[in-house]
Amino acid sequence: MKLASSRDRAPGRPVSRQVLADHVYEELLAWLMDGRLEPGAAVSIDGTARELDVSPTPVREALARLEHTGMVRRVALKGYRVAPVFTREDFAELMEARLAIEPVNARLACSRITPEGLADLRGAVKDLETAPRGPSFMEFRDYLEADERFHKLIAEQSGNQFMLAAYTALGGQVQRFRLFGGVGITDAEQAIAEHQAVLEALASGDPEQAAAAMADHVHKVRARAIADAPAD
Amino acid sequence: MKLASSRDRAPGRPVSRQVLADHVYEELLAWLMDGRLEPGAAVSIDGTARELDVSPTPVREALARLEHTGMVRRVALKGYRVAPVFTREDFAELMEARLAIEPVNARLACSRITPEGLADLRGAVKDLETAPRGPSFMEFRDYLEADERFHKLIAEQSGNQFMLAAYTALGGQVQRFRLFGGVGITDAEQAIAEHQAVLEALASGDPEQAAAAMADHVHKVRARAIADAPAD
DNA sequence: CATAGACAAATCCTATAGGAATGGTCCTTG
DNA sequence: CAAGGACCATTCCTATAGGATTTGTCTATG
Repeated sequence: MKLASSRDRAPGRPVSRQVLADHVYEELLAWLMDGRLEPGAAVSIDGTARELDVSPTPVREALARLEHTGMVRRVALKGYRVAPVFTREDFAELMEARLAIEPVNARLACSRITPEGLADLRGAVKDLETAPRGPSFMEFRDYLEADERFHKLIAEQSGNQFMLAAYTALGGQVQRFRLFGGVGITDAEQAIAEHQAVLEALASGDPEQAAAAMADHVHKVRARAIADAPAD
Repeated sequence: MKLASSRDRAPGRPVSRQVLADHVYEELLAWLMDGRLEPGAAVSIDGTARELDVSPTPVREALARLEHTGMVRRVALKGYRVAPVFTREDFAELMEARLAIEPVNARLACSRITPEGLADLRGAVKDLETAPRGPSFMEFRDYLEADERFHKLIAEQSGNQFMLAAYTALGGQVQRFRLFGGVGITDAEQAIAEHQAVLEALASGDPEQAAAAMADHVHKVRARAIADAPAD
């Protein structure tokens, strides 16, 4: 694979305000979300550099950033590995944390939401409805992306940079939730209905109702996942 | 300044499982917390490398990690700068986020706290009582360190890795709170009493009481800071 | 005097090279 | 056959060098 370097761009074109490390970061993130990098797999710095046809330096910088998201772990002098699969306990902890953070985001967002913000949320829900939901990951990738986007939009529109940071600290982990047991999407209809309920609560302008709708959604996601999860 | 390199260690000594980038990270963090790097100041990669007598490569990796904590910001092709000072709005947002997260941490920690954990917390409160509280930053550095340690211990003992991650996402920012207006420590007696109240609630074993004590503490910190803050 | 352009220094960004550590394999030895 | 040590390939880690970009200054011009 060959990433676009800032060196070989046409002289007249506007300067790409992105450096190679940013491209590498995005590419690795895509690999992680695509499942191309499986949990526990080693991520070689030199190997990735060869794969992407760049030098190890930007790869090293990109991995240093990824480490802080929890998607990869680093052991000094041994390299980076993709974070291991979720256990049942990990999942329970994640849902506990989401319950603490996301309803607050919904409440804050409700009192300052703009028509544009509502439109974005509606778009995310619409994408959720129309996204294909096949059995393999590539087939419900768009579904998960729309789901993640919905929740992130609410965090952004809370207007609180720290709540967004707190959500983001979970957000990278939320992606890994798909690995929990490897179950597919079996609850799409119910999840979509819950998202619509959150959306309507936000549109209604009642902060407490928005918080309650979000809490209800997270509660039900947890309950369904526990029911679906394979036994240990 | 000369950092200890893995190269010039005695052959017999146990291997230092830390690489240069880790030392640079710790050193930069100390600079930030010491106030040696002021908000808005540029952090030159090459300059820092010369200062620490290392090559720019580990400095680059350390800064990439620091960026994710919010302590420094990066602009492509322009370098890193220390994050700007807190505004009144930033502070209000931070307290809002702490109110969402820290009482939950206290509640979770309460139901699973160990005697060792309680002892650690008692130690932090004791350090808080005995720390000097002079007007300049160096003189109340230990006080702030003990304060931060108390809250971080509770986050750790929540037993929830994601709540800890969420708190940490704020934690780096909490340090910057000291820059808010540059006011010194004027509320030590009250703050210590509130910490003791949280400690006693945790020791009592009543999760809701622990959450309430923590919420009360954060509320009062906010109220006092707003009262102390200089006018815009 | 104000403004635009050119030059120079500092800095960032990437590539390359080599030392150092790790992990696995093979061989030797009890 | 099992256990321990040596060797080698792979990979990480750091230093160095040079191209690319930004920024400040200086000069010339309207």
